[in-house]
Formats: sequence, C-alpha cells, structure tokens
Amino acid sequence: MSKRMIQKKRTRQLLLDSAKKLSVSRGFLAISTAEIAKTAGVAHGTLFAHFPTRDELIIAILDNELDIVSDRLYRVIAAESDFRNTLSAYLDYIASEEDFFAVICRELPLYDGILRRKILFRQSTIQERFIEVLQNDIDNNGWTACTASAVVQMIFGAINNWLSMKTALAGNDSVVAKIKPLLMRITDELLHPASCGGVYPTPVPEMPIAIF
Amino acid sequence: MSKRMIQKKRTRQLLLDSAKKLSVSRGFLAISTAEIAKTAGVAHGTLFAHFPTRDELIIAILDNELDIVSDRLYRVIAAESDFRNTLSAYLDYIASEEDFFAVICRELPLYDGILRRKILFRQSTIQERFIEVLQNDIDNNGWTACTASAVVQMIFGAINNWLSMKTALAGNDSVVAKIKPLLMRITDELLHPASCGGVYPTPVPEMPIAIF
DNA sequence: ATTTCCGTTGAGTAGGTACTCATTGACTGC
DNA sequence: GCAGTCAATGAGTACCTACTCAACGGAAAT
Repeated sequence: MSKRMIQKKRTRQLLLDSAKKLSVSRGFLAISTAEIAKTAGVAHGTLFAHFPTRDELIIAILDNELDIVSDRLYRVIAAESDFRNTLSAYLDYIASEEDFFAVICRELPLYDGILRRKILFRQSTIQERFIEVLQNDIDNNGWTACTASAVVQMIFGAINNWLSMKTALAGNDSVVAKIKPLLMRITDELLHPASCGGVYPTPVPEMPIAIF
Repeated sequence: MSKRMIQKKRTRQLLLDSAKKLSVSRGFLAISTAEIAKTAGVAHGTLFAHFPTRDELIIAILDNELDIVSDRLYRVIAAESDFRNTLSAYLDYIASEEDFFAVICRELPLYDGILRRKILFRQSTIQERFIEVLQNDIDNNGWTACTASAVVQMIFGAINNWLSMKTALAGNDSVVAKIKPLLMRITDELLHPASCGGVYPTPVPEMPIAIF
C-alpha cells in the first residue's frame, strides 16, 4: 500500500474513532462535524473528503458499532439455555457497554429511516431469542403459564426505559447493575411463583428510581 | 383591566397556545422561537418581551400543561380501587392525550434540571398510587405474592418505552390502544395465575412491535 | 391637547451549523 | 529531476439559531 493510501486510511480511522468516542459519551445527535474533526486532530474540511455528509459519518459509525456490539451480545445470550441465565448474561453484557446502549435507547425515538430500522431489527432479533428460551422454559419446566412474547416485550421495554434514563437514575454509575437484582427477582416471581413457596433466591432490591 | 393589559395578556396567550400546539406535535426540543412567534402571528422580538429566554417559555408551557394533565390523570386513577381497573383507566386517559405523553417520554431522557425533576416527580406520584392499589390487591385478594413496586416499575417502564416509540410503532394511530390488550392480559397472567385455571379474560394480542 | 408610557416591531448581532473550494505541498510515476 | 496527482487545509458561504434594541404609534396620564 502506498504512503498516500496509508495516510488516508489513518485519517479516516482517526475521524471514526473521534466520532465514536464523542458519540458514546454525548450522543449521536449532539455532536458537530467541527467537534469531530477537532478531536481527531484534522481540519474541518478533511472530514467531508472522507464522508460526504454528517449523516453518512454518523450512519457509518453507528452501523459499525451496532454490528460489533450486537453480534457479541447475540453470542453471549445464545450460550445460555434458560430464561434466567439468558437474562443475567444479557444484563451483564449490556452493563459492559452501558454508555453505548444508553445513547441508543435515549436517541432511538428521535431517529428515523435507516438508523431506526437497523436498531429495531437488532432489537427484535435479540427478543426472538428470549421468547424462544422462555417458551422452552414454560413448556418443559412447568412454569406459570404466561405469554412468552408479552413477558419479553414488557421486560425489554422496561430495560430500555431504564437505560434511556441512565444519567438521571444512576449518573456515572451503572444503571443496569442497579436494576439487575430487581429484574432477576421479578423473573423469579413471575415465572415460577407457585413452586418456591414464597421463598425467592433474589432479595427484594431498593427502588432504583432516584432523581438527580 | 386597561386596553394595554388586555392586549398584552392576549399576545402572551397567543404565544403559549402556539408553543403548545407546535410542541405537542413536534416536540419541545425541535421548535424554534421564530416558528413559535410566526405561528402565533406576532413579531419574533415580541416573544422575548414576554419570555426572557426560550427555555423559560418552554418551561412555562410544559409546566402548565403537565399540571393540568397530571392532575386530571391522578383524579382518573384515584377513582378506581383495584389494580386492573386503575391500569385500564390510566391507559384510557393516556390514550386521550397520547401526543403529549409521547413527546414527554421521548424527550425526558434529554431534559435536565427543572423539567426533568418536575416530570419525574409527577411520574413517581402516579406510580405510588399504583403500588398502593396493587399492594392492597395482593394483601386482600390472595393474589400471587409479588413485589408491588417492582411490578409497577416494570409495567411503567414498558409503557413509557412504548410511548416514546409511538411514531415507529403506531404512526398516527394510538400506540396505547395497540398495547392495552397486551398489558391487560399480562396483568391477568401475572397477578392471579393460579386462580383462573389457565383461562384469562383478555385474549392474547398480536405482537405490537412493527417497524415503519 | 400634550406628554409620557409601553407593547410591538423587524432589522440587526453574535454565534452556531453543515458544507465548499482554491491553494498547498508531499508523494507518485515517468 | 520533474510533471502530475491528490490528501489535507482553513477561510469562506449560506443558513440557522437565540436574543437585542432603536424606532414606532396607540393608549394612558396630566
């Protein structure tokens, strides 16, 4: 590869890294091209030699990050075979990339077009897996009859909502860590309430709602 | 009241009405002072004679609307005495002001300061009532033992998440109407699974998740 | 009738945004 | 060695934003 090509690729990567870093901490909607270029240490105009519009840069970075993160996420949950463990593994992974997921959840309602489709598609793929696992638990383990897809949609709606409110609920701490006990406990309660005789493995957590 | 005072009050009201109308349809974050003034039919500069900054106008309009809407909402749910009916009444009222609630849910994660506090305070007041009603049901009706606050937080998290995704999930239709059967069904399932012998009053609804 | 008052006006300001393009100069191919 | 190439530059453009202020003119006070 020629010196020129190496340099060009390097600059492109600097821009992508800068955009990624800024986006994850402050959100995709809030960052400007001038800021991205400055953080990358290149001239403002250079950005537009690599990405024709701001939107294309944002889509490139979000798309790439989404692919990486949701592939890993899917592998993490596919390794588990019952609902409780799948949920636990899911939450642990989310917590490890919490800033990214929080930004996505916060801004998704404001996206449209390609970005929204891409994210919703990833979400529904993950949810399908949970429904499958939960249905399996219901069928095989004599758990409470419940509509698997309804329960999964509820739980994920709640998780997404907590993630979107991360800064208000947990500041710089992990909001997932804060709500995980509550989610595990409610999973215990909802899915096999009869068999445990009122004794659940997960203790009742504090209310996670707090206003900062 | 003098002619001048009447005129001034009228102009102020025109601005508030215009801001309210635009905000509910497009969101508080998306509207500009120029647009508000134009819709109200007054000069751009006039706006700043009534409200020193854009933020103060937004706070005034949101605050006022929030007071009216959440007072009504509280009265609606306070009239019911069991969880199922309270939830049903809640959803019906939300549906009647769905655009407003959708904007709030969509933008809340992006607010801070006073606005966020005000909205979260209202939310928690409503949730407290639900927890009270649910705890009462659990204590008196021999329902499944479950942590009332955990269940309520889950359900409200899910509802808020669905509301924030209104446009993607239901376009101009009511997203609450779409998810209400699912929520009622899950309430039936989660709260008294043993007593009904597997026969629930609410039929299983279609998956509400659809990508537009 | 005249002066003072004050709500309204809209051009103007300062600062932001995404995006452009002539110029530069280091690298490439001959 | 030299002409041609092209990534990088940064001042410049057009447009948006919230906000200001001198001027206006009808109402109020005298």
